[in-house]
Amino acid sequence: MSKTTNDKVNNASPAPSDFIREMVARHVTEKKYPRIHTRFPPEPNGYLHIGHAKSICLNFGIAREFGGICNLRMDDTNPTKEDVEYVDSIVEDVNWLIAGWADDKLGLKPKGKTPDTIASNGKPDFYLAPTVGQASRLSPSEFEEIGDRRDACPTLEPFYASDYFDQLYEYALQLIKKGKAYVCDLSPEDTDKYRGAPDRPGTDSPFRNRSVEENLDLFTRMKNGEFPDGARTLRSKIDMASPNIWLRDPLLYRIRHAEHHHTGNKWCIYPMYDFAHCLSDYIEGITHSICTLEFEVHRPLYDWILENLDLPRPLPRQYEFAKLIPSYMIVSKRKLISLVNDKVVTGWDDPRMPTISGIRRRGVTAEALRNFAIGVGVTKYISVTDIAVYEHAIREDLNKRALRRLAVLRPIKVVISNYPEDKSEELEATNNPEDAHAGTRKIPFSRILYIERDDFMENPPPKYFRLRPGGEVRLKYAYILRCDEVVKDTTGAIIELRCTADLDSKSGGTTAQRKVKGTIHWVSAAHAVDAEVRLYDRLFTEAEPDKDGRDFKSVLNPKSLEVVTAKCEPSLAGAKPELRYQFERLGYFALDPDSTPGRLVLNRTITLKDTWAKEAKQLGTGPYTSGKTSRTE
RNA sequence: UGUCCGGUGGUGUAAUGGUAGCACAAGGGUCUUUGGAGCCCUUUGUCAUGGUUCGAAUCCAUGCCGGACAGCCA
Repeated sequence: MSKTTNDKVNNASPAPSDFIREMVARHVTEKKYPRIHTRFPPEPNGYLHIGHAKSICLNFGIAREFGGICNLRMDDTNPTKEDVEYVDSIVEDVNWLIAGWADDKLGLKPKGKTPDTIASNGKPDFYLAPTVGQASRLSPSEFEEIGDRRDACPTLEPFYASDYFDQLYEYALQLIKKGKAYVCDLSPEDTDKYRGAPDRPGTDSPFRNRSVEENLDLFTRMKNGEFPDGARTLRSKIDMASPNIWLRDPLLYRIRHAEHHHTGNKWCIYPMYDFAHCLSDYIEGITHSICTLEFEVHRPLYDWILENLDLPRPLPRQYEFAKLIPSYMIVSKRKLISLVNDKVVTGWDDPRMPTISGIRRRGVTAEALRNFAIGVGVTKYISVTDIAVYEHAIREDLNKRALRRLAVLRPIKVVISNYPEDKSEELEATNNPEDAHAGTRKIPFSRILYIERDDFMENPPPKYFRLRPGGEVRLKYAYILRCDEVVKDTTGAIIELRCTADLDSKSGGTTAQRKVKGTIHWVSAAHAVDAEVRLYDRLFTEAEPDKDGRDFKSVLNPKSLEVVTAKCEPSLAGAKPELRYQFERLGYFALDPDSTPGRLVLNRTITLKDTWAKEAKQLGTGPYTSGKTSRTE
């Protein structure tokens, strides 16, 4: 969150290079367009996820690298699936992700503004200019606290494809007048039959050769609401025998008597994606329309519509790349929505969700997410990205910024027999060894402590460097401790450890230099602050949850969330939502919005790398969960 | 059996006719008052077969394998 960190990522990282950027660079050299203009066009029918993060970083990244603009646009042409809740979340998530990085490239528009009509040879030509860089009034940390930035910019809003319904209707009329579109009365079932199959040509619709006048009349009446849903469609007239199915007279408009979240009840006909998207791009002056691979076969249609409208300005072109698929995650809106609806998770922003809001709540910073989304590269090869790459990006980022704190997740009581009962002292501790400017703090020490249950074993395996009967460990920032006696209850469970401290061994003491193999964390019992700590782990136990059509819910990780009451050093009582914490030897943690002044709730973003867990696994010495991970592998 | 798009270590990604590199992962070492971080080292790759060329991951051909496309979804 520091300026230096941002600068490093913004300026010191080599500019990404990929086949799309190479193309854009060529176009810049050729001066093909007055400026580079991309767009991020989600449909507001779900929350943005990590796959969208890649698309956002690509589109906004290109804008910032080539001095361009990236419009945020709601691709909202299907009223039955969309909702303002999703619009709001999309705006919030995009703003969070690009804050301090590319928010000065964000193209928005004045609220309520629709395209201007530009006279051109008697034919309609429409253009809607962006307002740029107005959303960057909040710093990333301010943004984390405030959230929805629409409130901060009351006069601006994203672009909406639905704002172009008037213009799209005009364009449809043009196509009809040119004999390139017709109203078809075929039922949905018959439309399917007439379309043929990938290896079998389709057949012409019996309504294909209606007169222009009849088409105009019927289309007007469709618009006026004279026909029920599904009764008629407007179709382009291309080629029912085309080897490309998307050129077999694809539908342009369908009838839907439904209220739209943005246009209300003004329309009962709605444009299809293929018709709306290319023309929305054109209206906004988009130069590079970047989408995922599944739209590759639609590109000839994208071009056909634009080219058959004889548009006067330079046409946008579509480029496709392979979407991001991280292992141990699912990135399908349909499947994510079902996790929410089935209450497998607590909501779209459940910290286990691969949604941007879930990732944010988990404690991952925007910078870390961007570094990952950019680092995976851009190709046309469909692949699964190892989640380890994502986790590495998170650790790399958090290691630099997290404040170190001592906290005990699963406490066991330790009594230091030779430490006076009424004594306590303040020990100095480093806030962040990676950042000298982070300073130090004081931690109270006293006779009764808590240490981690996993940091003591009665009969430890080889290479166990922690506390054992008769053995010694270093208490971080404090004394060397020896375990004298193990106190158990009637069931044999360990309830307390009686220990002796080497009272000359703390920093600066005469025996401070003594070498002890292990160092463990601790918290003074009398001074400890309780916190609810939510230990999150991967949501799935399989790298590809939906591989080969498997039910992804059959491979849910039963241990994806464990809640414990942790004992924390007192300074954690003042934990701040915009800061990140490392509980030493355990992992990275962030304050959850569920926290209240009297009740701390922290989320484990990710564990530290745990070489002991790996070692124990190799030793085959049983389930020595280090307390750092509950991962099922 | 149609059209389009792809195949580089375990994974992801560079090399754009000229020494196959980087990152993650894995393994080893070093350091350490975090078994964290850092530092050092190592293993593993051009789908196949032909062709063009002084020289091919790159160009050509054929084959093999994978993916997308038959919503009035986007």
